[in-house]
Amino acid sequence: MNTLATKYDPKAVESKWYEYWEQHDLFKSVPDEREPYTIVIPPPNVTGVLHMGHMLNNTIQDILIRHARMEGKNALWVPGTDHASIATEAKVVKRLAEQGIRKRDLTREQFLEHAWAWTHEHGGIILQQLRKLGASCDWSRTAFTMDEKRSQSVLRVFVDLYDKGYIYRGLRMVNWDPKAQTALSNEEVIYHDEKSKLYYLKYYVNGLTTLEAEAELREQGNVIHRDDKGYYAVVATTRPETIMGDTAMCVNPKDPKNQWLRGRQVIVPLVNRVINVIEDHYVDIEFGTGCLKVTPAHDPNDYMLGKTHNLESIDIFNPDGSISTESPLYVGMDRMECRKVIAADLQQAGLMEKVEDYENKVGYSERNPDTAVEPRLCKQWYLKMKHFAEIALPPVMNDELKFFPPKYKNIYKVWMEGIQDWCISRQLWWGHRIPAYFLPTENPDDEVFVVALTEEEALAKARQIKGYENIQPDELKRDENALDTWFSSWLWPISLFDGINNPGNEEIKYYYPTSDLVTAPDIIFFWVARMVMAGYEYIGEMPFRNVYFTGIVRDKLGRKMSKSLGNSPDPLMLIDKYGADGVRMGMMLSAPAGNDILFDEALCEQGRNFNNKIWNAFRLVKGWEVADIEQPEHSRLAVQWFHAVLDNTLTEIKDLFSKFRLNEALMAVYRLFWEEFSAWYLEIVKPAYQQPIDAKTMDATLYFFDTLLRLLHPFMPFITEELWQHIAERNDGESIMYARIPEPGQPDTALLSAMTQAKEIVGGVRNVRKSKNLPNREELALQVVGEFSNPLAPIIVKTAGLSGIECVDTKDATAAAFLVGTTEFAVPLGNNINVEEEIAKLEADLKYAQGFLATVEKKLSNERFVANAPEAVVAAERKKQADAQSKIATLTEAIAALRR
RNA sequence: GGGUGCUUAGCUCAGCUGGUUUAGAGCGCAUCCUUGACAGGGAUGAGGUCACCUGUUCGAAUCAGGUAGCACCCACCA
Repeated sequence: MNTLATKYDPKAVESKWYEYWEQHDLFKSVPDEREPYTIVIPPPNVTGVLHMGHMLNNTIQDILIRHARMEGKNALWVPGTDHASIATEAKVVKRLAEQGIRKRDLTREQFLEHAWAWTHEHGGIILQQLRKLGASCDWSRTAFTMDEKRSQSVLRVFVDLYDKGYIYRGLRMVNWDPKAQTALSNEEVIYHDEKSKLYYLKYYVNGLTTLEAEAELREQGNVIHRDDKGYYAVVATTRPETIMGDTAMCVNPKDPKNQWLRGRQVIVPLVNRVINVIEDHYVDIEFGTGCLKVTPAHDPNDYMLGKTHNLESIDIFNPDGSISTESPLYVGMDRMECRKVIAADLQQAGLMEKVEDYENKVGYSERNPDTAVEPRLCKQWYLKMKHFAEIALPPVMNDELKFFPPKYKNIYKVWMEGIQDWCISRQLWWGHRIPAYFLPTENPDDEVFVVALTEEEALAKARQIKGYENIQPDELKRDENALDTWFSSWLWPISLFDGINNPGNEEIKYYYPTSDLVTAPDIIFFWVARMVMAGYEYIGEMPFRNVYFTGIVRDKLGRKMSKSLGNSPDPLMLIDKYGADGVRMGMMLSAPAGNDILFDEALCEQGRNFNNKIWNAFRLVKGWEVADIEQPEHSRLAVQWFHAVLDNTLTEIKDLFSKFRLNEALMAVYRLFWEEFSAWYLEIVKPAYQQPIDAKTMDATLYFFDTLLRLLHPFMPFITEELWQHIAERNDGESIMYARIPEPGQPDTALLSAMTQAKEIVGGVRNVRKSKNLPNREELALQVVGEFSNPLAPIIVKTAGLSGIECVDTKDATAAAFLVGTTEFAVPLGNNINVEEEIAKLEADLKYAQGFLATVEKKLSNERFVANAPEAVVAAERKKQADAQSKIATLTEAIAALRR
């Protein structure tokens, strides 16, 4: 009869429909009179490939977009990619190295040519992969953070912020990435606990052969070291390789252990440089020996000490982390190598007192995770952040701009309140080149520069500076540095609608503020916080109304997915295996809002199985022939009941969507389809084998199926589109994408509770059937002891396989009994009954009921409960008591009857 | 060193402002079911002293305080 395969095959279906959607421009949005619903994609790295984090993130965005579209909103999802300055440049450098080309041998222009070639070669692969997932982005708007419009926006904003006085150049200790050879922002440093060593080094006191009153000094608490070479101080350090940069030793003036060192000089081991012992309260008396070596060029704290005490600064590192010619020793050696070698040399020379195991935090470069960040003194461009924190904090705290889950509000607040200026310059070529132009000066340490959008403007500005009235274009030297990638990303919700270059244009007015932002929490500071800042600064309004933070995708053991662990499945392989709909569902089933998600491939299998269930339900319905026959009573009731269920679930789903509880919304639809629709509704209305169905029931069933497909579509776009074409009338170019999800009506709660009771009765009968090993096809009689009325009785008769329901005063002596509520039901079994078994079963029920009654009566016998609890609560307890008593009576009677 | 969040069936999680029969779901598990949508399926069922302690209350998984474990964020202690 059915020509359709018993298994759903997503492969052909998915590519067919994606093409159809694209061909008919169904993802496209232009401003109109409808309410807009906008999402801007967190732009993935242009040369990246899809990983599980993207899958999760983009599945969620697509669900939200499709849902909004089906609510009748003008839904726009803008796609794009990020130039990912440091990451992409690193990849290009690596590829060039493989070809034997060194970056430093290339000019900026040559390097950029290679970078663009790489971008064009690999760029956009990830956007193709998103299509496989079903992402309904308006591809005609695909943007790139370094395309013409976005670049213009970035430069304009830089110039504007400079003119407003927010951007400045500063000489600071920055976080330096020796591999990428660039400065980083604080946020780009990731700290890890590390097992390292604490080296205790001997710094001999210069020219001290005899210490006067040594005994007395010891008496006062001084810790004095001495060996055959003389007196020495002990300094504890984790970084012995920096001793070549030592220019002082520091003690706390209040430290009783080190009083004897005050005002003296010590000799740096191996280096033999004589340095002063300085005093500062900064030094922790408790740590190590209380003696601190001071290396102003290589530690932020030492830098501060150097400033206050006017110390010399010796920079012993080259930008790549090797030892520079400023050092008397180890020139050219890598810093990590040098640490090992110098430790051995110190040991050898008898200059090492001891070595201890130690655990400390070491900062690593976010983009070069194996490279420890080196503090380095250099001049960089900074953005003052105080003003931006002031405009971006309140709207989040007062929930104008909502975070889901809200726990991120606090994290956001703490960061904003302790905000530091943002280092925005990077010593990279791949990125937006800083629009600053330096003018020639007498002294190379002096800086005179102008900031301007174009060279012409720069020249004009330069000529207004006293002494440069006649400066020529070729005398202007543009800054070589690029901007931090996030300096372009923070404009994304604005720049996508060209709101910087073309303020107040129709698109920015219509689509901004965007509706929801879906992103991972690890970029809350990098990106989310800064977009809020830019939004208020440039549009005067929030960039998005809600931020939904996804969790981190982990494997089912809770480990982060990583290449080295090999626990990260390839998303495209998964799609190939389970279909995009199955994978989307697998992602969503494991993604409770805000928690990390433990991804298990078995969930994709569950998703695939669900597709199959939908497919086969469709096969069933499609196989029915409609005939001009009367609608059976059970079908009429089933239709009524399913309307009520639908109203109920629609309300629930609407609420869940508003709270971003998408996995619960999906579970609600899942159960609606599988339990209520397939297991109950279809089983009730299903005609007998090869019998036709009446038109009324068929129409209702198709309507229900249509509605269910609509509810499922945001989660599983492909299979729903495939089936919708058969279920609903439609013309070419139309799509379920634009079908409306119905507004929920008021559910008929009386009918719903009647069905709940009906299901329990049916369950009771089936239980009897199973325990007595009665065949499913054999019709059974059902007796009800006493009064019984349930409007859905015909449904009970059909689904329990009954010959009828009969009210009796006394049930058959040989019947298997069960209770639903306080009513006793019985299935007469003739000789089939095992009296002992029946009694045992009823006694178990009785015991439960008695236990329950005891708890209720305990409550009711508590005078204070009766006196203090609200009347309704007391009444409810009385009802429970009465019900339990009646149950006990029924059970006692039933057991007695069996015993007779 | 500070801060935030979490701890409920074997697993992953719901349980909103205390009272919805002595706590729910999905998966998994057990038992039974071969023709008639679907074994990627159907039916039935077993599984929990709500991390621990002490309070508040007539009443606590739910509120408060504390303990333990886990996770994350922040911080310049060598």
